[in-house]
Amino acid sequence: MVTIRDVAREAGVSQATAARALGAYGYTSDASRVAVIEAASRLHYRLNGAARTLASGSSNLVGFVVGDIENSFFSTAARGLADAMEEFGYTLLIANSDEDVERERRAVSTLREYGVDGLVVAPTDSSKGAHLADAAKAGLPVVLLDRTVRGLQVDSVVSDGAVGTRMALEHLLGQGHRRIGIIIDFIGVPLSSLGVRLKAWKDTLRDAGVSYDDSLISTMSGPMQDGYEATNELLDRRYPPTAIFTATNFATDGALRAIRDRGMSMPRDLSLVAFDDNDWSVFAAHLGRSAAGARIGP
Amino acid sequence: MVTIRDVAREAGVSQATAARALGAYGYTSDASRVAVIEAASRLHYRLNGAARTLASGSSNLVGFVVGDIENSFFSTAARGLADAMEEFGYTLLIANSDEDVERERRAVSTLREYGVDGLVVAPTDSSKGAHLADAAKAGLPVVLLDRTVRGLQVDSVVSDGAVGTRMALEHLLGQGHRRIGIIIDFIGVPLSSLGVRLKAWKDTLRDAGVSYDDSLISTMSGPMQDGYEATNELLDRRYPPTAIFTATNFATDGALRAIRDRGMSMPRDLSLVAFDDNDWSVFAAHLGRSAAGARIGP
DNA sequence: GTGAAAGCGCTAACAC
DNA sequence: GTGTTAGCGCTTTCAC
Repeated sequence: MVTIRDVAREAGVSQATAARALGAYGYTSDASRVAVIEAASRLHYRLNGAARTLASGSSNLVGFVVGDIENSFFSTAARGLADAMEEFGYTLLIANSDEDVERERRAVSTLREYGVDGLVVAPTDSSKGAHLADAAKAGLPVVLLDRTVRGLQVDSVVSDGAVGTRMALEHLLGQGHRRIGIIIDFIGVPLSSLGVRLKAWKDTLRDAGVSYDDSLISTMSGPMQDGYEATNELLDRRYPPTAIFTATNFATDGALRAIRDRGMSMPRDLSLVAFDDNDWSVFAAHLGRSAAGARIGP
Repeated sequence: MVTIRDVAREAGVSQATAARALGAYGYTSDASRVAVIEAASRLHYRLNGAARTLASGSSNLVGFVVGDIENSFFSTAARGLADAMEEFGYTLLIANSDEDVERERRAVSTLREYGVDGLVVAPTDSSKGAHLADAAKAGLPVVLLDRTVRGLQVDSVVSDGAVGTRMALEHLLGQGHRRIGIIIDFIGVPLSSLGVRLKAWKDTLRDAGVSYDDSLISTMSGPMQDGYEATNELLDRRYPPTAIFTATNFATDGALRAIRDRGMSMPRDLSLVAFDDNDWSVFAAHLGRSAAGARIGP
C-alpha cells in the first residue's frame, strides 16, 4: 500500500506537507502542492479512510437505518439522502432493520462502531428509543424519518398523517360514504406514524357525526399478503364498509389484490383512498373505471 | 470515549488481554475473559471500527455499487445482500452510481478509501471497467451483478438474457405475431445485459424466418417518461408492431402508461411480454382482459 | 495465558 | 509555509 509517506518522499517534501496538500487543509505553497499531487497520482495514492477517521475523529460517513429498503418509500429516501450527502462529501451507510427493534439496535450500534458522523433513522418502535437517545446524548446528530419516538427530542421529518388522513376521509364523506373502513399495519409494535393515522380516522368520523366501531378496523402484521387478508376479512364482515382507507402502501397493495380477486369494480362496488403513493398506483385505477388511489401525503 | 485501555484497567488486566477477550482471538483464561466482558459492559465500551480497520487491515465492510437504488431490482438485491452479509458479520455500504460511469468510478474509489473487504458492482458501462480491473488487481474481491464488463474476468451474477428473451419471443411467435417490436433503454452507453437481449431478439426472429428492421426497435435514454415516448413512437410508425417486447422494467412501465393513454386494450389491440417482473405487474393485466407482463427471468 | 511494545496511516499541535 | 512529533485505538508479534 502506498502511504502519504511514500508520496512525501517522491515529492521531496515532509509528510506533513504532503498531508496538507492532499487533505486540502492548512497552508502549502503552490509549488509543493503541485509536486505532491503529481507524485500522488504517479504512485496511485489512495487516502486511507480508517486512518483519517481514527486521527481526526470524524469519518464523513452518515448512517441510515430503514425499516425495509425494498419499500419504495425508503428506497426513494435513500437515493435522495445519498445524493444530497455526496454533494457535501459524505457517504451514506444504509442498514436494514427489517422493522425489528432488536435489529435496529444492532444496526445503530454497528454504525456507531464505524464512527458515523450522523444518523438518520426510521424507528420501528415508537416506545423503544433508548439506543437512539443514547446516540443523541453521546453528541451524535440523530434525525428521525417518517416516524417519531415518544420522549425523544431530536429533529424529525414526517408527513402529516393527521391532515392526510382527514383529507382522505373528508373526500369519502363528501361522496356520501358513511361506513368507511381502515386497513392499517401494526407490525406488532406501536409505530408512531400509524397511531396518528388511526386516531385521525376516528377523530374525523366522530367530528362528522358518523358512528364507527372496531369492526371497521382491520390490521395486518406483515407486508403484502396480510393486507390482502385484512381486506378480505373486512369485506367479509356482516356490515362491510362501502369505502376503505388504506393507511400504508403495503396495505394498499394488499387491498387492491383482494379487490381484484373478488371481482369487485371501483368505484361501483367499493371506494378506496390510500395514504402514500406508489408509482404504479395509476395502473390500479384500471381495476375499476375511475379514480382509485387518490394521491395524498408528501 | 471509553477505550480498550479503560476496560483493561477496570478489569485489572493488561490492554492486550482485554483486546483478546473482546476481539475473540488468541488465548484468555475464562476468568479474565469474564472480567473483561463485564468491565466492558459496565463502562458501555464500544469497539472503534476505524482503529480496528487500521490495525488489522480489514474492515468487515462490503461495498455495493448500484445503478439506481430506486429500481426495485436493485433494492431487492440490496436487501438480500445486506441480510446475507450481516449473517457473516459484514456490513453493506451502498452507493448509487446513477447509471453514470464517472459516478461509479467515484463510488468505487470512495468505497476503497473506506477499506471495504469486497465489492459488488452493477457496472454501468460494459466497455469501461478499468477502475474495476484495478480493484481486482489490488486483490479486492469483485463481483459483478446483473451486467458484465468486456475483458473483466471476475465472478458475476446475471440473469440469462438470451434465454429469457428467446422465451418471450417464441411465446409471441407461437401466438401468430410476425411484427414484434422491442423497447430497450440504452442509457447512452453499452450495457452488457441489454446488448444480449437485443441480439437475442434479432436472433430469434431470424431463426423463425421472420423479417425485422430498425423500425421495430425503439430505444429510450432514461427511466419512466422515455419508455412512454419510445412506445408511442413505435406505435406511431407506418407499420406498427402487433406485439411488443419490453427489455427492462422501466421500459415496461413506460409502455403500459402509453398503452393506457392510447386507450388500447390487451391483448385485443396489442400483446406485450416484458423482461423482469415488477410486483405490481399483476395490476397492469387489467389494462386488458388477459395476460400482459408474463414473468420471465430470475 | 499474559504483558510490553511496536506499529497501522493519518491529523494536528507546535516550533521554526 | 514547512518540518517534527505526538498521538488516535486497536492488533499483533514476541518474551516471559
